[in-house]
Amino acid sequence: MKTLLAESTEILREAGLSDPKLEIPKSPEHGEVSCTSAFELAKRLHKSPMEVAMDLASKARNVIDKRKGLIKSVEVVKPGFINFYVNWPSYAVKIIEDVLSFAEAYGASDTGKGRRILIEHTSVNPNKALHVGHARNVCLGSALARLYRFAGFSVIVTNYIDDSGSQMADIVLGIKHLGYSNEPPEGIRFDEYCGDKIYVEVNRLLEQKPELSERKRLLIKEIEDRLSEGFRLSREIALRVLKEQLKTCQRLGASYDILNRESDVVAFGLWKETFSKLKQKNACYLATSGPKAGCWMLDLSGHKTLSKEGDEVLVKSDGTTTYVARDIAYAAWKLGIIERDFKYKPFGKNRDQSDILITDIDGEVDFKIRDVDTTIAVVDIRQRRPQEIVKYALGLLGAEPSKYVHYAYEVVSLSTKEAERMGLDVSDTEFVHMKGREGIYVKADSVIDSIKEKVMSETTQRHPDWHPQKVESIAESVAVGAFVYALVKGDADKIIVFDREEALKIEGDTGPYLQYSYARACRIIEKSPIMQTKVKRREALEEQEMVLLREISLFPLIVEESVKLMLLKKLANYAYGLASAFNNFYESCPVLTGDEDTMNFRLSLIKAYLITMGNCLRILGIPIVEEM
RNA sequence: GGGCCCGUGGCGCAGAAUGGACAGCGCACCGGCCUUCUAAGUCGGGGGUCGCGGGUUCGAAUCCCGCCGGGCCCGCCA
Repeated sequence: MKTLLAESTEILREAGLSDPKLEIPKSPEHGEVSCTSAFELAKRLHKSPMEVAMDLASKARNVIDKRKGLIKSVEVVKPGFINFYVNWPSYAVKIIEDVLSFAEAYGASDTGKGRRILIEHTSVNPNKALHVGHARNVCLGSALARLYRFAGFSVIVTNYIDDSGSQMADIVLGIKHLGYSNEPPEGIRFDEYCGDKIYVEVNRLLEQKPELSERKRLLIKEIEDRLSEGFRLSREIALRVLKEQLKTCQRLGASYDILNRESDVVAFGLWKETFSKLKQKNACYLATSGPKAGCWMLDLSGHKTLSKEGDEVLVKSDGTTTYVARDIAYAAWKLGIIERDFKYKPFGKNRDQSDILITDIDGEVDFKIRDVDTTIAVVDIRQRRPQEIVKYALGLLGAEPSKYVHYAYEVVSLSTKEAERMGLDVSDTEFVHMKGREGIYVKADSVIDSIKEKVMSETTQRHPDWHPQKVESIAESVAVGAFVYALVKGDADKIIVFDREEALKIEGDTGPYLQYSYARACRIIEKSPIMQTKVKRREALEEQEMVLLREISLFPLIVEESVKLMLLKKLANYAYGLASAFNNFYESCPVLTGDEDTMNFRLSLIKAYLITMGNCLRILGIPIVEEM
């Protein structure tokens, strides 16, 4: 397709149009490439669009005859479209040869060559198991990382561990003072135990017994002291929870380079340096009167909208830092505008056996992230304001604010039905927001497990001869595929209303639809005789073959657009269209029963499809299965 | 009060960056297609004032203004 666009541009240039406006027609009857420049030109030339188009087309026709490229003809249609038609037999061979030669690199580019990008995602408080909203973050973030790598960027993935907040104090309070065991009951994961039981129950107690709040307040203070028992305990809990959380994340296909603990932002002096730089630049001041007396404030007066809401507290009157303050220091570190750095210890391994490091004051490992061009923070949309403050503060520190990108996405909430299933009283609302401390949420793993169970029974029915282990392993992949696709296919700006019944669907516009089309293609290849290496030319292509080829040829453009607009849904929607094109082809174009030439052509087309879909699925994080 | 987001057939969505050729898809509903490469598929049918009202334009779901409905954010919390 890129070749075609380039060729059309050249043709029109030679025909006298300096900057042709091209588009890819929605309907194939309008050709492969279409030019709409006649409409604009008509105005300037005081002619009708049709006249202009006719004129351009006849000039273009001469050029086409001379150059004998892939484009074979031009037609002018109705109001003034100039449509280009292609020599399909040659074009088909060109597309397939292209894909086969690039293979796993088909669609990849060097757009990001030499550019470093740091992506922060997941960042779930280390006191609970991931719910479906967190899963949305993980899926978007990790897909973004893979997409950028595919586009040639050097990508570092980090996960920000907020281990210094009041939500940690709740768990410590439970274990240290309220008699909760530090071992979960048999069969319950530690992150679930903390989040589902201790966190929820402690918060219920805090509601009922106000005297506990004082205890909690003291505990928060204690945890800030790195020599205290409270600190030690909170750190131990956070680590154990984190270990469990990352199992879920890895199940979703995520991997990480570094885990940055919020408490270490202060411990390593990142805040101290950032604070003095802010003072240097006169970006903050000490409030001496009013309700914020005694606090160090970030001066927001220069910001068009934030200034309306007053300045932001960085250091509280008791000398401790706010969350935003630590986030600013962390962001300043990301962009390399402060000198201080973390040290790390090994934490564990990713699925590909690469190392995951975690910040540690006693650590000896260095991990330099210097010269990052862009940082992307995948953080839900409710944090837009604090994220904007961070960005603005970076500007005050002399950094280029556009290098700090807040990748915002809407939350996942629960359908009324789902809420009712949880025993909540819901009336006249269409959805209910999840609330961790109230126990109103649905865990990611439990959803994947439910889908898996359903897929297992489906698979067993279809393949009674399969070994249970094989069924299980494929069901896992299909379940993850269904879940991941559901979270990345939609607009990030739209709330996902979660409903378990909906989530269990594996037909229609779902992840398994993509996986299924891939598996069917694999079956044909598997049953085929050894194919020739040279792509067989085919003179009369079926409509379904052209549609599939057209989709395949679009992939590099889709990747490019997805990168530019940071839109994963673009890629996900494309994948669906691609699968659909294949299924249509599959239905109407028999491969193994045809004559040899047809079979050879179609086999290479299927290979090209597998490569394209495979690349697509890998970026999205949908597991590839060769049979299902 | 200030700022941001969403509103497309019964339900869930795509199309919106760069305005174009009859507004697509899935679910649900009705009716076909497995002695032929996996029917988790496929074909056909019914079902739409693209929230409402203006404006710009040869042309608006898409751009601009206003309104309505729903959601989020505005803490010495994180």
